[in-house]
Amino acid sequence: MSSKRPLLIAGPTASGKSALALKAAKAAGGIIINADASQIYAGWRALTARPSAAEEAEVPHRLYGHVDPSVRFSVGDWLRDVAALMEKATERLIFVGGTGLYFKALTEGLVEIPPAPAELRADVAARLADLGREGLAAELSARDPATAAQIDLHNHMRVARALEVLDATGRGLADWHADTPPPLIRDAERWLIAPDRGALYQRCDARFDQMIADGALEEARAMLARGLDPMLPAMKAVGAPEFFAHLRGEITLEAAAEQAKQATRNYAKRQMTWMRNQMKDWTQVG
RNA sequence: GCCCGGAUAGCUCAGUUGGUAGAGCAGCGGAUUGAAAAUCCGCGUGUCGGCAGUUCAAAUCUGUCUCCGGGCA
Repeated sequence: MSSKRPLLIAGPTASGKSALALKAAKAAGGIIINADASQIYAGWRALTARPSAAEEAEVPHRLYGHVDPSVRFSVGDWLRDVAALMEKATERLIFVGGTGLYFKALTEGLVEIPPAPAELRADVAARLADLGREGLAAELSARDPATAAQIDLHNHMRVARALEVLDATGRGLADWHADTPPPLIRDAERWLIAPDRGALYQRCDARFDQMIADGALEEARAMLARGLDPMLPAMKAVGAPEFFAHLRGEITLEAAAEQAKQATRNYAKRQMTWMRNQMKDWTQVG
């Protein structure tokens, strides 16, 4: 187990996190651990702006591209992978990424909740399609008022999740959350990159063109050829749906690029909102 | 030159029989406990192209001018 104080680096997409992490690792040693939900998946490198193979070879990189895109990976899966890594690692740990929820689970803890079987999840999904969002929310309110009071009932993903947990374990989500254990990491150096909005948007646009030059479209072609469920998280990476639409002949590459850039900017804004409000005590760098 | 369409929020457009305007997207703010690069919530005063007229009242009717499409010459 590593005895050195970990370093956490967060920042919106295209802010230069990966380069900063690499620099920090080379300067003071350590292994870099991915905290970015899409870079987890194999098959996405250019599209998710994951470090190049050469960069990943310079310093140990972990939890990058280690999950097959057919897998519905989750924060819990990520945290378990992190826990396993921490047991063995003796080097300093450097976490980099833009997924706020991952950092939250890492530093605030997450309860172990037994996974809901696929059939059960499919059943909840069917009920959602059947009853609609309001209908499903009404079901949750009736069966688990404590959880219903805590979550946004307009958000069907949260409602569905709450119902899945209830069906799978017979226990409400709010009840489970009350048993959240201490976090994996309590003390750490925390760096937050908070770039100027306008400049970041410009970088997002420029970087997308670079992604295409780096082969993102080819990655999308290979991914599409696998015929996976489009609702899978790996298939929802920013830019992927747009490229898929182009590959299916629905829109031009120019239109796909334009839409993907827009989606990237929207995503960057959401990340900045999270970071500004949830990472107030982090040290601003860059 | 003539005829027909357009001209309304940053963009695309709605605006019933005249009662000073509203959607989507963008933008901005916010939420965020196993799909989180996901999902969801909130925020809409803009010379209704200009000018003149009819009317108690015009984005809405009339005239005229400007610009943009298309057609005829």
